[in-house]
Amino acid sequence: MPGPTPPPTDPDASPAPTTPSPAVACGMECGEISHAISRVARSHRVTAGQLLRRLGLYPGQELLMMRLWEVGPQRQSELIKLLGIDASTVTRMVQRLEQAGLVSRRPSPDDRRAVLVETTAAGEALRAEVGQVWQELEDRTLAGLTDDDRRDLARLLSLLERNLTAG
Amino acid sequence: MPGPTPPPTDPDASPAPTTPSPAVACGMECGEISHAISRVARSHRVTAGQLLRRLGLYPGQELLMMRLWEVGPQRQSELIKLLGIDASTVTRMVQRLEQAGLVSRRPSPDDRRAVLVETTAAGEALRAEVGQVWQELEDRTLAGLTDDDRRDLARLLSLLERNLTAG
DNA sequence: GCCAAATGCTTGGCCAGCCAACTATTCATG
DNA sequence: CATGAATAGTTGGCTGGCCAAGCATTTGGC
Repeated sequence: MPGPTPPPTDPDASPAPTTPSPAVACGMECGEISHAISRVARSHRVTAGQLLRRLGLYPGQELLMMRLWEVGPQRQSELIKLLGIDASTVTRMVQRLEQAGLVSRRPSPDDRRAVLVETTAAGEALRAEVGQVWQELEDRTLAGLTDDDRRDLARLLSLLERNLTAG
Repeated sequence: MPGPTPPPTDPDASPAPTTPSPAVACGMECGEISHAISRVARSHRVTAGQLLRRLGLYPGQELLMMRLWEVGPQRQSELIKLLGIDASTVTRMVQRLEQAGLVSRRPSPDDRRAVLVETTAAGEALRAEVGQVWQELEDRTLAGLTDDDRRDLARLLSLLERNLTAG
């Protein structure tokens, strides 16, 4: 019986769907929204990756470049705060972007511990294309949503972000 | 002048914030929601990772386990469809879960290409704890949201998912 | 019955991202 | 002024996740 039968454990599992599961008490379906977040996030990243591939970028790198375009040369510690990712991730991402010729690094004159990261001419040349890719990504993501939907979504996402970064 | 000054390129950048940027035309702020999705997704995954760590799981693995608990022994190709992730990812994830003693693999009697994956007793023992972790994650994520908010969010996320998996 | 096409899975290679441990520099405090 | 604490960055090690290439098996078409 290797078919898609439910697991034979829990022999007292009643087939009535209205009865709450005895193992875990869940409001509707357990972790429904967390599941949806996982799936949407992965699809979103994959879509970004497909669009960025033609520019020679990997998903995640465009976020760093966009920050540099937005705020100008920055020390890595500032990028870490702005992007909210781990220091070691930034170190290696900057190393790869430097190797690709898109950013350059130089020691900070004020603080001999710090490294300043700035875009090169080649990096600057990607700015418009990345903007188009990002716009295309946003368009695909939000296709069919009304302006009200978009406002709601932005509001709800910012609530989630606050919740999840509080701890 | 290594301060956080804006980049000196684009000398015609007017300081009026109401004027659309000449480089890229964006509705409100460029890719606002895509940025929010990225940030929320990362925080969500990090939070899941912190909660799962005490169970010896890495984020992503719990999704595979939950599917197995839900639908019973499955061939990998079915898990690939259910989880929507790459075949190679499932292969290696199952390898690691097997090494951790949480799942076992055996060849399918019907199809000599296929591999059946099922949970072990040790894997089954994690079921309740993973359910609690997932519930805690959902609670933290949705803290402060009304029931209406949650319904809206679920609806909007499912729209995004449809949009992003269409291509 | 045979051979090409489709399916199921694996491996190699790459990247983002995390944690832990470490070095070098700066800062604060007595 | 000296010493410990905080900060900046790096490296090692591990995972999830992707793509591309490859192998074994099954299936469809002739």
